[in-house]
This record gives sequence, structure tokens and C-alpha cells, in this order.
Amino acid sequence: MERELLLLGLLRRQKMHGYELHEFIEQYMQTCVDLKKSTAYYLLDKLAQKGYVSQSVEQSGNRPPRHVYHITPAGEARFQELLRENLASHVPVKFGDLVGLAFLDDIPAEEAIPLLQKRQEALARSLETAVTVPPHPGSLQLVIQHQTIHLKTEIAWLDSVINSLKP
Amino acid sequence: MERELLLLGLLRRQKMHGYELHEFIEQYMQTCVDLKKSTAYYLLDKLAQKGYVSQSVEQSGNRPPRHVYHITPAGEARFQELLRENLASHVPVKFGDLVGLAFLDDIPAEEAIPLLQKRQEALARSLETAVTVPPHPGSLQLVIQHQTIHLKTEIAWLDSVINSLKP
DNA sequence: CCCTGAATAGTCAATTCTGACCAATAATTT
DNA sequence: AAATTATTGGTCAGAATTGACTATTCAGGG
Repeated sequence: MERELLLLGLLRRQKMHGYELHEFIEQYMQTCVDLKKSTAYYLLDKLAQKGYVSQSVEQSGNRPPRHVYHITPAGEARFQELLRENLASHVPVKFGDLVGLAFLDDIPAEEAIPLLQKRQEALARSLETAVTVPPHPGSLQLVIQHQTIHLKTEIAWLDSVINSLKP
Repeated sequence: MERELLLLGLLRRQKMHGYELHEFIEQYMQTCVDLKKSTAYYLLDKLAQKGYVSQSVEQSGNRPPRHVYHITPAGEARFQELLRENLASHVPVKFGDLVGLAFLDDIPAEEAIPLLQKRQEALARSLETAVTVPPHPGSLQLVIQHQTIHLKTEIAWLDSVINSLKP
């Protein structure tokens, strides 16, 4: 559902073709959604079927024709609805990459510590990336800020876990 | 991949049937994975095909026979491998429920503020739930602790967002 | 003892998602 | 200017996921 909101929200600002949408999301929003190219097309198709977006074919230069998507009035209404719904609710995030921690006591501490340190390095790299993302239009910036805060929290927490493992 | 780790890790402690596994996960691990019943069976089947678990049929009382899954030596090896891999790496979490925030400036602040307050209440309820989860065996406790910390971070962050919106 | 509702155990069709592939154009090298 | 590589734009078969449904057993009330 969030993905619909996202697509509608972007198309609302300007009509785009599928590839363009996917590019934008990759560039600016990789921190909060993971939307493969083929999924984007799939969703766009569904939105079209429901009448929230309309397609038109456009030709630029002599490149092969592209499907350009516009938001419709129904789509705009849907966007408003979804946005409010989304802002007012919270779907607990699943920290899937954490399941290993549940089995931490199944390997000796000497072995666990360096592994967790590797994890911290990976975390640090993610933080680096988050901070480096190109500057954002409007409140997209909030999303990066959020990601940053959570990564820092995560690093600090891991620190405490590692320490609790030490002799 | 995490789900495989999870299933193997649980079967490692004791053989179980599908329903039992699903129950356990719902009860103790809803904070880090979301694994529907049918998905659990699907994965179990795949693990069996790969030779990581073996099935046997068991009859208790005159209830209908159940498929009980045991971990195999190959499964144990796979578990050890996956666990180390998981501990050492970090896959950035996607905060999907956040996409709305990227469009925050598309609605007037007077309207946004109460919506975000609702979100905070939902967050507070999640926190309540996390704290209330039945006491855990072993390092499963860590996972709850983690969830708690992140929820608190989230609530504080939202506070700051709301304040930045106020007159 | 019969009935109702909850718990147990699982299947399956339909939906959703993705990796792998294709094909055209533009850019770069040789 | 031919060959090679990168970019653009997209399709599609197959994998993953889920909601809705079935069927049995058990517990408790009347």
C-alpha cells in the first residue's frame, strides 16, 4: 500500500515513465523502500487498471516510444486518502537481519565478537551512504534524517551487545 | 535467507511440526519477522528438498497425523554457516511505513499534526506490546530489547518532527 | 449427551514480486 | 567508421507469499 502512495505521490508532482520513476526511487528513496523495476511496472499497471493513473505513449527523438503515466483525479483523491492513512498509522518494521542475534548464545563469545564488529562496520558504511545521498527536494529530507538516526541507534546498541559479551 | 536461519535455528533446539513452529514465531518473534503460516510450510518444504530437514509422520492420540520436521546434519552445517553470515552483515531495513513523511509538505501543518499524533499513539501501543511479550529463553531477549530501543527512538524523532511543524 | 465455539493442522488458488533476459539508442574507443 | 560498452526502457516466466478455506479434535455449557 505504501508503494501505491509513493508512486501516486511522485506522479502527482509530474508525469513520468516507468523507468524514470524507478530511477528516482533508487536515487532518493532507497532508504525507505525497495522497489524493483519490474515491480514498479507491475504496480503502475495495477494503478492504471484501477483508474488512478492513465497511460499515454510518447515519442522523443527517434527513440522507441515510452509509456508515460499521469495521475488522474481519482488518483489524486486516492493519494490524499492514502497519505492521511499512512501518516496516522504505524506498521511495526521487521528487523529481519536481526534473527541471528536470537541465536547469539549458540556460538562462543570469542567467535561472536569479531562477527558483530564486522556488522558494525557494515552499519557504518550504511550510515556513510545515507549521509551521502544527493540533497532532497522538500520533506524527502526527513526520510534521510530518520534513517540516520536509526542507524546511529543501531550502532550504539550493538556496542552494548558486544560489551556484554566481553570477559 | 533469514527465515531459513530462523527455522533451522528453532528446529535445532527441538523437532517440531509446522503449526508449532509458526506458533512459536508468532509468540516470541513477531518483532523481527513476519512469517505467515502458509509461508512457513512452503519454506519447510524447500528446506526438506534441499536436505536440511527431514520429515516424519507422527500420531499423538487419535488426532490426525502430523508432519514433524527434524534438522539433519547438513541442516546443522547450513545453520552454522547462515548464522555467521547473518551476524557479520547488515541489510538496511526499509521503513516502508515512512513514505508518507516524504509527502508531509503536501498537506497543511494543522492537518498533519493530529495525524502524526495518532501515529505516535500507535507507536506507543507497539512499545507496550513489545514490553509485554512473554519472557524469553536465551538471547531471544536481545531481540525484544532491540525493538524497544528502536521504538523509543522513533517516538522521540516524531516528537521533533511534530514540533518543527508547530507555529 | 449434544451443540457451539475455539484450537489444531494444514492445503491451495490467486496474487505479488523478482531475476534474467531482450532490444534499441547513445557514447566511447580504436 | 566499425566495434564495444553503457544507458534507456521494458517484458516475462518462474519464485515467493498470502488470504481464504477445509477438516478434525477438544472444552465447556445446557
